[in-house]
Order: sequence, then C-alpha cells, then structure tokens
Amino acid sequence: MELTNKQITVIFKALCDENRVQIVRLLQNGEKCACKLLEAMQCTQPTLSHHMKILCDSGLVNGRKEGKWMYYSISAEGTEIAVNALRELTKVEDSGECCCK
Amino acid sequence: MELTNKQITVIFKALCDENRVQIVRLLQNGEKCACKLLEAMQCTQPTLSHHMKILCDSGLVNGRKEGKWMYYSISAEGTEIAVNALRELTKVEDSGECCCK
DNA sequence: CTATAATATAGAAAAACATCAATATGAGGT
DNA sequence: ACCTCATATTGATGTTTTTCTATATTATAG
Repeated sequence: MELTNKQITVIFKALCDENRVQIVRLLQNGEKCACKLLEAMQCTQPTLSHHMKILCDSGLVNGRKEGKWMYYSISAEGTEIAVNALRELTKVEDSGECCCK
Repeated sequence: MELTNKQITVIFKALCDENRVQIVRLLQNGEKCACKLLEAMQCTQPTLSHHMKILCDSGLVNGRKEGKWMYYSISAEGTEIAVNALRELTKVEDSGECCCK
C-alpha cells in the first residue's frame, strides 16, 4: 500500500512536463483518441506517443485499444493513488519527539 | 486560484527526484536543520543545497534562517495547494458532451 | 494480399538536470 | 579584524529527458 520513493517519482515525473499536464487537462472531459490529442497538441505523433507511454506507465492514464485507434482516459484508480501518495508524503506526523508528549 | 500548467510542473518537478522525496520524508516528523538533512542524505552539501532550493521554490517546503543555520519544514499551505492542484487536474468533469445529459 | 491509416519504436541531436569540487557569502566567536 | 562554521553559488561533467526523422508494427478496407 505504501509506495516506495521510486514509485512516487514515476507518478510525479509524469506530471512534471507541461505538455503532459496539458494532455491530462484534455482528458478531463472524457476519453479521447490519440488522434484527437495530437490535433490539440503542438508536437509530432511520435512525441505524443512517448508522452502517452509515460502517462500510462505512471498509472494516471488508461489506454484502450480499439481497432487501430488508441483511446486514453484519466484513471480514477491511478489518480486516487497519486493523490493519496502526495497527501501521505506531505503529511506532518507527530514524531513523539517533543517533550510535551 | 487556478494554477497554470507551468506552475503545476514546478510543484511536481520538485517531487520527481528520489532524493527530494526522501528529504520530504525526513521533514515529516518536524522541522530540521540543513546539517541534519545532510547527515541523512548520501550527497554533498552543494547538492543538498540545490535540492532544498528546488523544494522551497515549489512552495512545498519552507526555509527559515536562524543565525548561520537553515531550518526546513514542510509547508502546510504549499502542500495543500499541491494536493488540491493534483485533485483538480485529475478530476474528470462532466462535459455535457454525452447524449444522456 | 496489397494499400492505407493509426500508432509505436529506434536512433540521434539538443536541452535540461544532478552532481561534484572549488569558491563565495554571511554569521558568530575570539 | 580575523578565524571558523554553515550554507549558497559557480562552473564543469555525466546522465536523463525531450524532441525530431525515419522506420516498423498492427489493423482495416478494397
């Protein structure tokens, strides 16, 4: 349940590129085909494919193949894991270190 | 209130390095001096200083100077902004695009 | 089975990043 | 004023990431 530092970086690496953040935004109003995403982005097809791989590997985005098309959508599971990981990571715990405890 | 894609990447760039994730973990049980962090990390002092700058610039961590020491702590404000930004970014909105609506 | 269309992969070039050694800054203490 | 200690900055180097062009894969249509 607890993610390793390595796993956490995989998630956040996915979101540390402006293009990928924009892609996630494009997916906010529902599943989209790669070709639709490509239209909206200012990059070549291989570059988009590369970004989609990183997003899918992070678990934040799901890919679904249908015929020759790839459909992408935000993963409810993956994003919940990400939000929880961030909350856990940045949570200040009481260490019991203080004299008052 | 709504962060730009650029601002979001600054936050997540801070967390896409394993060392920085480890630093945040070290700060979870309270404010720590740079020298304490340095002891715990496997890096040189300039490298730590570099990571701390990135963490502070992201808003996730606060720095406080006291004499010749620097004390770092997790920023409640900054981390709340980060969690909210991630939640907003990954939220699937109803676009009204579907025929059923 | 061949042609075409959508996507993925390989490989190379450029940009960004992490890291270190050396040095600078700045704050106390003597 | 000088020395020392904690931290920051600089400049160089190796690594990772982004991006492209060219090519491969896969699926469908004719």
